[in-house]
Amino acid sequence: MTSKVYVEILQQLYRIIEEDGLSAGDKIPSERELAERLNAGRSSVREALRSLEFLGIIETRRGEGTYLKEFGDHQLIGLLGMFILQEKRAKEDLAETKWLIEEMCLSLACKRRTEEHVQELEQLLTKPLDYETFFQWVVKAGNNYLLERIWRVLNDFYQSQHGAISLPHMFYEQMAQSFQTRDWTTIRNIFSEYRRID
Amino acid sequence: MTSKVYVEILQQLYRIIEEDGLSAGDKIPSERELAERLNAGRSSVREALRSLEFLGIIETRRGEGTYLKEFGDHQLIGLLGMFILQEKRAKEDLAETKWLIEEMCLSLACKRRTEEHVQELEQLLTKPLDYETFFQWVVKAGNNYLLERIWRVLNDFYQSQHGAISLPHMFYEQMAQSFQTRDWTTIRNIFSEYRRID
DNA sequence: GAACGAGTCTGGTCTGACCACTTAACGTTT
DNA sequence: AAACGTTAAGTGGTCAGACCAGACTCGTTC
Repeated sequence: MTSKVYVEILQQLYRIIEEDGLSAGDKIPSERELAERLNAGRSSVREALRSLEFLGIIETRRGEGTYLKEFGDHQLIGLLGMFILQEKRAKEDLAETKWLIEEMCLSLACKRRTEEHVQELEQLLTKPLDYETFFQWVVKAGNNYLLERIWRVLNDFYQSQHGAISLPHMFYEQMAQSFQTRDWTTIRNIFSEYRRID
Repeated sequence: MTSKVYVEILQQLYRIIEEDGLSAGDKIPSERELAERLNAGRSSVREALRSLEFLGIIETRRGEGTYLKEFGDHQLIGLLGMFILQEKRAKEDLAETKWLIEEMCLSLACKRRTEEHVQELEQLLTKPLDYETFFQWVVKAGNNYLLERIWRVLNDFYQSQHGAISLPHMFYEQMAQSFQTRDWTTIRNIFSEYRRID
């Protein structure tokens, strides 16, 4: 037995969650039941659950049970900010990385945007638009969920440190036009241009 | 008693670490001693320690004790990746995202590689080279720590799902040559070419 | 139907007991 | 004196059982 029980339990727990098709908000088996199903002591089960609770992945309510929490909420993000981003090197690279990822998303969106996407963007332009909302459209049009999650994390960090990015409305208008014609060169130029301003 | 004991313990533990002036590598009091000093059960102490261990803040060695870990090499980014990548949609985009990030790193490395980097790569080429080792060189030459962490997560998960990528030695030779001349166009072409093969 | 209450489920905590492993001390042998 | 082996103490790893506190179920009572 080289591996620790509570690590095993974490893996088994994932299996159970998948097999039972549990998702956010659902109740997971009680500690006693888990201990029995996994042939482990209740204290070991609790050690595993505590770790998950600490990360904000589950929520325990005395007398009720243990529930899966919605991922993407503040807990993990906050922890990351607290620990990882305190590393100087990571902090220094945050802005650059965010920009590179955004350029990547723009490229994907340019290739994959549909007519519906363009229309939706037109709709957004009728009202004052902010950088974050615009890029939420971009990552959606880019149709890569993983990249969307990565961008969201970087964006949250960036905002917490530098505040929101503000660009003139013309930026979004020019972007929209270029997306309509799938003019990648122009999109890239606009992005570089306004990045310098910001 | 509204607050949970293990949360209290975490706070007390932080105080103890400060008061005793403990830093990375130092040994913290044993579980039994902590339980006594904090008037808590050993199981509660363990629940707190497990959370910290899960985050990589401490390291426990059976028979020896519990030690503070170097601040900075904890696996929060890895954990974040683990939970994001657990989602089906994210999994589907894994290969594409990994490739995009890699292309991004290649671009950075092409711009920023120094003479020392090139020499180091030459050194690597004297022996059989694998994809992962090569890209570790790339991300290092790219000089973006955050991107390095992101790539590592994606790479780990890709490998766990698809196994290691194997490319002919010529690929690395061509890459090395193009890096020497900073020929980004060729680097990109080689990358696209061999990606199709893989 | 509404209000009460016993029983049962849940998580929260503590205690005590082993086990496996490491280290240090002590003694013996060479 | 140096090398070796043995022993004892300390440490994390795990389990079982007990009790507490909150929340729910459901039958009884008003």
